[in-house]
Amino acid sequence: MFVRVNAALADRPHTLGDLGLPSESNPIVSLNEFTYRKGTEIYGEKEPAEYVYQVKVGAVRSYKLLSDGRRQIGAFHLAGDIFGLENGNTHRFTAEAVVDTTVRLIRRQSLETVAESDAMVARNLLRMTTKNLQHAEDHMLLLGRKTSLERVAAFLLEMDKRMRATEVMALPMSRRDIADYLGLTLETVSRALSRLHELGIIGFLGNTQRQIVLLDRPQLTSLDLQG
Amino acid sequence: MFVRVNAALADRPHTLGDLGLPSESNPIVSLNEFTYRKGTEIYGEKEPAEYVYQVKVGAVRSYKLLSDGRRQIGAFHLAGDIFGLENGNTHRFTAEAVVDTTVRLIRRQSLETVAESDAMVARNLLRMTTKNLQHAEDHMLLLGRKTSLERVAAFLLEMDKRMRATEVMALPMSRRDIADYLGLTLETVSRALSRLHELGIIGFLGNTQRQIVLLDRPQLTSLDLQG
DNA sequence: CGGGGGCTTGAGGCCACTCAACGATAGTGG
DNA sequence: CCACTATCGTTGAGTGGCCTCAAGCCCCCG
Repeated sequence: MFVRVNAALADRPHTLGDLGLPSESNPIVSLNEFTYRKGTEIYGEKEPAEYVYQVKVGAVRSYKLLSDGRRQIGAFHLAGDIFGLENGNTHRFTAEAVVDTTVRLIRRQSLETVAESDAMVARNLLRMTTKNLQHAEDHMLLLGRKTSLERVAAFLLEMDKRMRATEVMALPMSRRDIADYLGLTLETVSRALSRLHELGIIGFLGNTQRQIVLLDRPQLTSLDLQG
Repeated sequence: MFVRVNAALADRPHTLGDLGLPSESNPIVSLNEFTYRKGTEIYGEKEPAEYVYQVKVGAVRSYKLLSDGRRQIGAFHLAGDIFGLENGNTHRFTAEAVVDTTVRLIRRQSLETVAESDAMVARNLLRMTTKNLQHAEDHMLLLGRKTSLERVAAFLLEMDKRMRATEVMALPMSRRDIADYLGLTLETVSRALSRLHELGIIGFLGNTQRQIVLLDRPQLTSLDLQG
C-alpha cells in the first residue's frame, strides 16, 4: 500500500544535510527520531518552536483553524520534507500526522547556533524559507482564483510531482484533508475526482479510493491553468 | 488626500537600513530613486530580478495572472515596505504602481555580496522573507475559508494597522484591486463595504469613496475571525 | 461640457455548499 | 466467524453566497 511507496521514497539520500549540516551523526546537532500515530498532533499553533522536523516516513498536515472550526491546510509534508521551520519563537501552524509518521528532530536552538557561524547553513535556511514562500504564493492564486476542477487538477499534479511514485499515486490524505487544503468541501473534491474519472483523465486502483493513476497528464495539465 | 497621509508615513525612519546596511549613503550599495506613474509596471513576473525596492511614497501591488486574465494580488506594498526580494533569479510577481510612486532601489547583486560577508544582513534577509511568508500563510486562510464580509473586515483592519493614519484611512487602491487581493469581485467588495456602512461600523469621508473611518473597531474585529 | 473611470445597486444565474442517504471497508468484540 | 460500529467516500437534491450582467450616479479631467 502507500507505506511501501513512501518507504521507497525515503530511500532517497534525503537527510538534514539539506540544511548544510555536515553529516547525519553530527556531534553538535542532536538528530533524534520519533514516531507519531495517525491523527496525533506534533505541535500546536502558537506553541513555542523547540524543534525543526524532517519527515522520514509518512505524511504531515500543517493547518490553521478559525474559532468556529473552519480549517485551512497550508501544506502537506511528505517523506524528505522539512517542516516546523518557523524563525520566530512560536509555530504558526498546527502539525498533525496524516498517517503513522516517523520524523527526525533537531533542536531549533542548535540549528540557529550553527547558522550563526556557518554561512552555508544560513543560506540554506533562507533558501528553504523562500521555497515555502513560493509555495504559499502559488497557493494564494489557487485559493483566490481557481475553480474547483482546476484546484483538484493542480493538487494531483503537485502530489504526482512530489511523490514521484511510478505509475500509481497513493495519497495518504483523506478527501476532507484535500478539501481543506484546496479551500473546498469534501463533496466538491469527490465530485471533481469523479468527473476526472469520467473524462478518462485519471483512474482509480484497488478498493481504497486513494490510489490514483494519471492516465492523461497533458489533459490534466491543461485543466490547471498556470501563469 | 492620500498623498499627505503617505508623506507623513514616509517620515518614519524607514530606510534600507532595515536590511542592516550601514547607512543611507553606503559606498558599496548604490541607492537610487525612481518614480513610477500610476498604473505602470515596475517589473514583470518571470523577469530577471535585478533590483530590490523600497517604497518611499505611494503604493505598489504585486500580482499573478492566469492565462485568461484572472488576477490574484499577493500583497500591497506601502511606504517603507521592501518588495521584489525574490531570492531566486526571477521575480515571482508582477509589480505595478497603484498610484504615483517613488521607490528606492538596490542592486540585488550587491545586496547578496554584502549578505555573504555580513551575518547581520543575512539574518535580516531571512527575517524579512519570514515576514512575507507569514503574511502569505495568513492570507491563505482568508482566501480559503473566510466569507466576503470577513475578508473585507480583515482587509480594513490590515490597512488600518499598516497605514497608522490617525482618524481617516485613505486607501490608495481601487475596489477592483481590493477584490483581486481578497479573491472576490469588485461588486462583492462594494456591497460588503456598504453593509459595514449601514451597520455603522465604518464611515465614508469626502466624495471619493476611498477615505474610510473605522467607527467601531471592536465590531470590525469580531467580524474578522482569527485563530 | 462631454467623456470616461470608479463606485454603487439591482436582478438573475451558477457554482460550490449543505443536508442527506447509501455503499464499502476496516476494526471490534461477542 | 459474524454482527456491530465507525470511518470514508460517493452521489443526489436543494439552497445560497457570490458572480455576472446591466443601469445609473458622481466626480474628475481634458
